[in-house]
Amino acid sequence: MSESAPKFRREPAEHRKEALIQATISLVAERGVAGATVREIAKQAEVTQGLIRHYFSTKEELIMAAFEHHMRHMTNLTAAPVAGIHISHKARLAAFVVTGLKPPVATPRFISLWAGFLNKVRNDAQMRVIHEKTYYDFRDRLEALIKNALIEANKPATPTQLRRLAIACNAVIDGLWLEGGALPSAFKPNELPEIGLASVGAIVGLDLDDPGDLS
Amino acid sequence: MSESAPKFRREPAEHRKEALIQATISLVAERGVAGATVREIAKQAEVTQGLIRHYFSTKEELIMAAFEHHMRHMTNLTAAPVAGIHISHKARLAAFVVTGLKPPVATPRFISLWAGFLNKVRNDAQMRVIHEKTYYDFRDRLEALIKNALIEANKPATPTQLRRLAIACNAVIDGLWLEGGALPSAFKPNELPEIGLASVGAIVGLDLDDPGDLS
DNA sequence: TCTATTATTATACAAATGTATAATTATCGA
DNA sequence: TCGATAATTATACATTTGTATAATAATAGA
Repeated sequence: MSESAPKFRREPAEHRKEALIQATISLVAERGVAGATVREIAKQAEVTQGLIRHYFSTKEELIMAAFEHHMRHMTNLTAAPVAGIHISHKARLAAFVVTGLKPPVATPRFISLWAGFLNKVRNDAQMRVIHEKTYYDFRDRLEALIKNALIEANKPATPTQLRRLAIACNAVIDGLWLEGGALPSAFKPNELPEIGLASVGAIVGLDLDDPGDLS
Repeated sequence: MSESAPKFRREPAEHRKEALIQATISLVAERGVAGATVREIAKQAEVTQGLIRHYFSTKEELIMAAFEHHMRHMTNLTAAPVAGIHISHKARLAAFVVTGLKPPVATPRFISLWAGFLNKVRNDAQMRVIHEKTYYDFRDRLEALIKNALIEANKPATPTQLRRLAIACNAVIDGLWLEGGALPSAFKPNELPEIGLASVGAIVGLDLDDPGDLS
């Protein structure tokens, strides 16, 4: 018995940061911002609380990192399925809408996370920057999809029109996402994606239910 | 100098409750849920902190009362302008949309409040009940407006269609409200109400920009 | 193998928070 | 005018919180 089990392991810095960020996200989602204390975060990440300060000089810094991480994750979840594959632009737009209104994006968990973080956006300039960036990124992607779908249908729109269509469609998606996540019991399965397709279709003037021409 | 100035005044219970609720709302709006501590609430309401427990047996009870109060207030703000007055049903629907997308409803303050409270909805059954009630109340009013406007235009819809239209229009309004309140700088003056009218109009199949027939 | 580095744990601390209880005092009715 | 009631203040207390510092030990490199 000359050798005793090591009391801890040194992990690569990025692993630990990632674990702490994931723990933070998990706690904000499940117990709200108030539940995300340094001690609970450390417990969830399976480290002692002192280690947090080794990687993040303050708790706010960790919260911000988690916010940024989650927002990027969410945009990727929605945008990824429509990138790369070779389908019509209309089908791309439809896929984008549907993806944002199904799990895992449209879930109580994501709503909680978003509401928890948003609460801090008001009083923190850096949080506001992240929020702003995420918003424009999402809306710009949507605008590009709409633009291409309209050109494809031989109904091109002016920049001003496109801007307004993107704002409106973004609102429909956000609103349905919110309703579904905040009160899941109020909707039937698949109802939200269906309503999303019909509404975005009505706004931009395309029939998104029609699968259309797959190239 | 036999008489000294009274050290405090006894107020009617409802006044004090109202003051405490208003103080809570104000703090949640401006400093987030974390800023709404019993001491700050008491200071804002100009009482000492012990008094809070005299009217609310726990802090959660006060928060809930504030949530309910604010939600009722918000629904009233949106619904009141369209009640009573004698205009066409289409104009009523249009007014409802516009009111929800202008100050004081569509403001950063209201978004902060809403996000702050929503954060507690996830883990508190009573908060969930209030949220649910408010949501259905708002959506039902909207559905009634849509129904009447469609009948008026000789385009009656089935209950299933109406339900979906109400969900979709509610989403547009909520989404635009959210976008505008969370990032006011991203929109031009009046842009949100205009987009709201155009989008809701496109979804239900009515031209809401047209003032229509005033009865 | 040994040493320096630093990741990690362990402990401490002051401030803030919700709640509880005791002490005052404004105010109403007799 | 005076005593009873309860609205209000004053004080206390145990917990929790974020942060800071000291102690330990895993691990890479010489």
